[in-house]
Amino acid sequence: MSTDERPPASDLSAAPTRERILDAALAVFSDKGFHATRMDEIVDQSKTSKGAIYFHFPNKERLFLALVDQFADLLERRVQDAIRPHDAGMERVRVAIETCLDTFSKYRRPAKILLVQAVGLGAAFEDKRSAITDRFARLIAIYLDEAIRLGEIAPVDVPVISLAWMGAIYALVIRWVTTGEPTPQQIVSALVPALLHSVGYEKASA
Amino acid sequence: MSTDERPPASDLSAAPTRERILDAALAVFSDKGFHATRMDEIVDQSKTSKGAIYFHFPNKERLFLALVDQFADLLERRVQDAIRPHDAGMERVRVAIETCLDTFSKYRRPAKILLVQAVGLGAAFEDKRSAITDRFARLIAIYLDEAIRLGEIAPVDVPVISLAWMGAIYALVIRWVTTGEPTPQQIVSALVPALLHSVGYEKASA
DNA sequence: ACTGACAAACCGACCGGTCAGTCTATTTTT
DNA sequence: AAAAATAGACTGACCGGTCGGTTTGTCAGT
Repeated sequence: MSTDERPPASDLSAAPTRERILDAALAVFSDKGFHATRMDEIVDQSKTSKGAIYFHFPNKERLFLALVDQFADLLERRVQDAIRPHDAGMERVRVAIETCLDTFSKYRRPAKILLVQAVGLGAAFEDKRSAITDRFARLIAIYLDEAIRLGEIAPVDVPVISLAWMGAIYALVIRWVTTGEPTPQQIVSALVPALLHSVGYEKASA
Repeated sequence: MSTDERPPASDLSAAPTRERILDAALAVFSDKGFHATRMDEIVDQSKTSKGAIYFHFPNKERLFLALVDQFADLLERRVQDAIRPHDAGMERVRVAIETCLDTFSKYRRPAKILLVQAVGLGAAFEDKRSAITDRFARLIAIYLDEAIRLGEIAPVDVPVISLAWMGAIYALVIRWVTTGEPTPQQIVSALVPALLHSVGYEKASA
């Protein structure tokens, strides 16, 4: 009530504590991985304190997962938004892949956390990770099924193909995130046609 | 020198200590991952002792890497052996993929260590991992290049494609290793044709 | 009697997490 | 409107369990 105004103040250094923590955690976790990251490093980098972190997050694991969730939500939102204006079928499949790659390339560090640092951390993490991968695999599966129904492509083993696609995308992104080597540009122009070809869709690229 | 004879004695329980240690380490590491594995668990499982382990391996990391190396060597050997009798070109590509999948399916736990538990452990491990992946990606790349030269398929971005294939294979194997869900049978019959199609090779399966 | 192969008790650095307390903002009391 | 009380956000010294790794000891084989 009264004159309540809150401009979100989206700058870097004078941000609200919670943001600063997430920001620092993103940097350190993505760089060193979960286990090699010391909470004290996040304290230093965020210019806050141990207490502040444990005030906002119950423990190290949850802080890490908060980052994963944050990015997964962003990714899903972007893909959904990008797909909406397009017609059902292979066009949507193509847009989904491209948006996925585009998002990874625009959010390098979150991508690294999701694709690299969150692997092999045990059941709790793996569940979340596979849930995220599944969401996208299933998203692709839906439109792939649609394309089959529309006769744009011949029937294929959709669950296997969609998972394979995720794997292919991940592998390239991981490589890029780690070494910077095949540019997102290159990846898209080589991978998208290949994926579409893999299910017998011939209208690929220029 | 002298009468040196070493029958490998490949049974389970009364095996030489070093084997027992590797065996136990394989079981525990593949199940719990690197960090969650306690050296004492390996001691128990192997029915040896802390001293025995540190007599044969300098530290936890090296013990883990010994398992990775062991499997990487096995994998490479099997693929090379399988390829040899076949003609150059796409036939070799196909055999390489099939052998790779077959080996993963026959060595579930080593596969899990290589593909899951060795990820996100920092530079030292990641180097080894990417080196192994690269060996196979390059192996595929060689025969893919050959197939292009022979005119069996049209030119493609070979480094990207071979990495994408590895990613696709890995993703499926990881899923199977983790959940047991798409059977190796299913994987091969759906994935191999898809991969071959992805580069425009039309002679796929029956 | 010496060495290699192993057993197992022991050590101590490390690091997530805690907690008593401070500082500022807001509300309540007088 | 000043003082007092309450609450929320944050600080940082400190604790204590854990777990790789070390050390000392044993014993068979030569």
